This record gives sequence, structure tokens and C-alpha cells, in this order.
Amino acid sequence: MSKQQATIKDIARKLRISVSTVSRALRNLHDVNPETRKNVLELAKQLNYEPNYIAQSLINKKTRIIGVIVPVIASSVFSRILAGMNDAAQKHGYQLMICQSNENAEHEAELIRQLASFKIDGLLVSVSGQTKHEEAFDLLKQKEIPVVFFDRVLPNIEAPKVIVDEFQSAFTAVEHLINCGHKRIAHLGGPPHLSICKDRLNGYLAALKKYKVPVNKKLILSCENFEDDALKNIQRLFSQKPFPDAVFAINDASAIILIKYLNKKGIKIPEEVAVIGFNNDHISEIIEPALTTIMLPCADIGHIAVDILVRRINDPNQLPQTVTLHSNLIIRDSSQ
Amino acid sequence: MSKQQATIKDIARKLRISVSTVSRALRNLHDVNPETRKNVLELAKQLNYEPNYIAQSLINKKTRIIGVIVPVIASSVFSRILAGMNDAAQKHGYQLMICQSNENAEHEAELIRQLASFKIDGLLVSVSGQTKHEEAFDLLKQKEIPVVFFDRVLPNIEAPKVIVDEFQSAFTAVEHLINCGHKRIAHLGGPPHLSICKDRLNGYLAALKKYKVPVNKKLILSCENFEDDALKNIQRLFSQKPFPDAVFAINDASAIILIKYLNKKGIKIPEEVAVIGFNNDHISEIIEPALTTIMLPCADIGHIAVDILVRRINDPNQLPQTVTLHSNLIIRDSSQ
DNA sequence: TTGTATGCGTTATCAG
DNA sequence: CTGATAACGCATACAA
Repeated sequence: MSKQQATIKDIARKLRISVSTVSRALRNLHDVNPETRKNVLELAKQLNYEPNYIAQSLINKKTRIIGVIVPVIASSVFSRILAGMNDAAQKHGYQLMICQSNENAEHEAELIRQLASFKIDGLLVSVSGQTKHEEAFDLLKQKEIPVVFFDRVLPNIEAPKVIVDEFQSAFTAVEHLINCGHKRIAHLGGPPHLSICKDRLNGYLAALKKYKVPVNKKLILSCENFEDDALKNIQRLFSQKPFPDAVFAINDASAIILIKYLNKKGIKIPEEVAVIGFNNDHISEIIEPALTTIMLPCADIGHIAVDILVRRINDPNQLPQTVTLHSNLIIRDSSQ
Repeated sequence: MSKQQATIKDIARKLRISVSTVSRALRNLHDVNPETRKNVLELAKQLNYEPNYIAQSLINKKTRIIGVIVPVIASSVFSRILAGMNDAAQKHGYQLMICQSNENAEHEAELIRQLASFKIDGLLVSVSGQTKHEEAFDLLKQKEIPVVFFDRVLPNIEAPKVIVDEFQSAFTAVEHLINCGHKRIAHLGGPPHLSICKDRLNGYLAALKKYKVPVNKKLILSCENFEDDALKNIQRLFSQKPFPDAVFAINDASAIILIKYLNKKGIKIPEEVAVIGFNNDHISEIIEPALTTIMLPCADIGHIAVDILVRRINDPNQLPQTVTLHSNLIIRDSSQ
């Protein structure tokens, strides 16, 4: 923190008026002599005065800081969501305090405590892949810090959520595979306790059911750490006979690992195995064959989450709403 | 900010002791009765007491907040650097206030003012592609807020910097192309006033000079907005005859656009045109042909920038140092 | 070992 | 229209 910073006291002393008058003049309150105000504003400018948000926060009980916890910062989805949040927060006059949990539930809980100590006005959270309980979030309720969950949410927590219609997205993806004539469709899933993963699995199952494609449990795999576990699950999947003739992967990163695996094995995509991903990472349009995938509205997720949180900060009695955004199926060469 | 939060006053009242004793007990200072401390800590836990950083900041004149300004959050390089910064900041007990300038110099200046009002303890900046003056940073000097520049820095500013040896990186890249037998080597550059772009251009020129390859100005292009301008420059480049037989691109994103252009035109890589990128984006190992590129130590940049800044926060008299990190040439199929 | 008083920079409530 | 004073939550010199 700077030491040479001018305060309203300095202005008051030099102008031989009281600090309260200075405070009023600076904030353009009604009951202050135009001349006095002029003098104050001039001196303030000259001294390069800037209000101390910290001191204001102590009184207002508002910091204009929004905390954000994401599992990882360096991911295409989360970095795009964060960018959207940043722009939206700017519009509302808030700053973001961004942290990553590194997919670690304990660290996530610690971050919540830290951010609470910073007296953030509200928190935006996308839970780690390892977060199974909602205990960690009780602290926020108790401290009356409004929270909005986004993207990865806990199913049983009562709070506003901004999510993508994962069920419908997965359904659409698998329906597309079925329409392309595939029957033995595998699902390379994610951590099963995460709602996004559950929902995608259910969308997958619903599509199979609708089109009367029998469910084969051997074709349903869970990667506890997303793409980090993908390869070993892929190997297991393709050690079976007969092969699946299509794979719906939990994300593009896993799908790409699969494509490289199939390319290496000389298995033709999409003729022998069709592949569909999730996220529309930049890579997906570049890989050979280009990856059919689901495009998420990342920037919108960020904007809307911030908008809802700000509304909640200003009116804590808002009922928790869940905003469900739609995704787009992007059909490329890996599926047809 | 929460309203129901317990304060040291509450603890003091309930325990019928003074706030100063509570304050001391909570911070484990020496001169406090073990029994008293035990009572305080117990009640604190029971009331779910957490110190109010805001109030502490007002006294300590330290917020334990580090501001960060990057041109864009959703980029592979910057998001990885931010992730590194986050982990390093956590270790030092700081939180990050992250903003993006969206490559806009005016917005960057505005962000500096905003962060200054938040009384950040220090600032980490990677300048926007449009930042030509250093005026905006004078405010920080005046307010004695330490700054560390990273990755994209202004050449003439006296401040600590954490950069990659861009000259050497580019030299190595072009030397590699020359060693592969290429003679008409083009450079698809970035905004020319950015130091990283100047340095890469100079590295390119130095390599040509060392190996007595004649410089052809028609083969040197500048993309004012990096990959956003790449395509039109690529088209200009390949409207010339004879073609360049190799291209050193300013980043992987531009190199990928080039590869797709060449693939579409049926120009063989690397036989007819070799391509080399910069950044080692995830894509570079996935595209066909896999892209030879320069790998930046992103996480290290983040860690080291934070370390230096924290050192400077604690001792403002530190001389400004420039830490230059080395990159690695990753040779893949696009060059040989 | 503990309590009192004061202050950090600002705003709010009064009284004048 | 202006000023004195208390308060926000905490830390600290000093006194006890």
C-alpha cells in the first residue's frame, strides 16, 4: 500500500475546513457550497488524491470484490469463462479475486476461508472434481456471502446456478451418433459425482433408450480425473471385442487423446469408430479428422453468473434461480 | 460483506476481557496467559471468528492483494502464467486481483487506476499490444506501488522484468530452419512496437546474418494484432514468387493458420514450406503435421514474477532486476 | 499479563 | 452549508 497517498485529512488541513466537508464535496453531495467544492476538487486533483477503498469498505461493508474459484485457470473452458466474468464485473464496478483449487477439495475449502476473510461481496464457484460434500460452503451461508455456482455445480445445494443443459447436450450428441448409424456407442465419462458428468451420462442413456439401442455397461467408463485418466480407460475400452463403433467423450481433451490413439492403431475415424467431444476447444477444429463436438457458451456463462451474483449482492432475498444455457452441436469429420 | 460476522469485540465482551487481549491471543503473541488464550481461541472457533483483513489492511497498510493485468485471460500462454502466479501467490499468502486489458491501452490505464484505489500491494503487468507509452505506469511510481513486468514488457521502462530470451529463442528457431537447408525464410511477425516482437525479429535477422542468408524485406511481415491479422499477411506472402521455403511465425496460433492455409493449397509441409511456431500451445503437437515450436516456461514466469514482486514489496529499495528465462526448441514434423 | 487510549481513512449523525 | 464526533474492526504504545 502506498504511503505518500493524500487523504481527505490533508485536503481539509490545507483548505482549513473539516474532513466532513471534504468528504461531502468529493462525493458531490447536495449540501455543499459550490465554491468550497471547487476548491476541494482542485486540490484533490493537484494532490492526486484517490479515495481509499479499504477505508470505505470498512464503513460500507462492501468491498466491491467478487471471489472466483475454478478448478484450474489454464483450461480453455475456464479461462474463457473467467474472461467473460472479468468483462462483466468491470461493467458492474467490481474486481475479481481469482483462485484455482487445482481440483483439490481441501484446497477449495481453504480458499473459501481465505476469500471470506477478504470480505468479498460474493463468490462464484465451479467446484473441483473431488468435491463431494457441500460442507465447505456452509461457511458462506453463515457469513451471508452470496454464492453463485457455475458450470460444475453440486446437485443438492440450494443456490443460484448457471449451467449448461448437459443432459440435452449429451442427448443431442449421442442422438447424432445414432443418426449416423452407430449402435455400439461408448461413453468416456468424467468423475461420476460431478453433476455435469451425471447429466451427460443420463443424456447418453436417454438417447440410447429413445432409439432403443441396448445399454452395455462395459461401454461406460468413468475417468476420475478427466483426461488424465483417459488413456488407460481408452486402452481398456479397446481391449474388448467387438470394438465400440462410436465414442462420446466427456471433453475434447479426452476425445483428442482417443483420436490420437485410434490414428496410431490405424483404426479409421469415423468409418470404424466415430468420435464426439465436448467443449469446442480450439484444437477440435484443427485435429485430423476435425472433431465433432459440443460448443459451450463460455463467455455467456461468465456474464450471467456475474449478473446474478451482483443482483443477489444488492438484494439478498432473491430466490435462488438456475439459469440453463444451451449448447451447440458442431458437426465435423470425426462423426460422419 | 457479511453482517453476522463475529469480531474481537464480541469475543472480548463474552469473555469479559479487553479487545487488546483478544487481539494478542488470536495472534499468538508472547505475553498472554495460556489459559486466557485457550479461552479466546475456543470461543473464536465456536463463533466461527475470522479476522477482518480489511480492518487489518487499514492499519498495516498492506492488503496482501497483488494486481495482475494481462492483455487477455483466455490465451494458452497467459492462462498458464496466471495459474503459475496463483500458486506462487498462495504460497506467499497473497491473493490475485486479475484483470484483462483486452489489448486496449486506455483500458489498461483505467485498470491501473482502479487497482491503485484497491490499494494493491504490488502489480504484475504484461502490456497490451497497443501500449506505446509508459505514462500510465507513472501513477504507480508516484504511489510507490511496486510493479513487475512479465512476458510483454516496455523496453524503456526502469522496472523489474521477467521475460523470455526472445532474441535467442528466435535465433535458435531460425538457425534450425537454416540447418534444415532453408534459404528463403519468411517471418510472420507481431506488433512491431512490442519488445517481444522486436526481439524475435532481431533474433531472426541475426541468424540470417550469421549464416550469410540474404535478408529479403518482402519476407518480413508484421501482424498488428497477432493471429487476427495473420491470414491477410499470409495471403500477401504467398502471392509472391518465388514462395518462401520456410516461415517463422510469431506464435503457434499464426503458424496453425498458416499450416491450414498451406494444407488447403496443397503445399507440402515441410518439403515445400517448413513452418515453425512459438509458444508450444497444446495444439502444436496435435496438428498435422505436428508443429515445430518454441516452448515457453509459463509457470516459471508466473512463479518468478510473483517472487520478485513480493521481495520488492518487502524491500522497496531492491534494484530492478531483469530475469531472462530460456525457452526450448521442440522439433516436430513441420520443419524436417 | 492485561487494560486503556489512540489511530488507520472514511462516512454518518448530529448540532450549529 | 459546515464542523465536531463517533464509528467501522483491528493493532499497538503505554500504563497498570
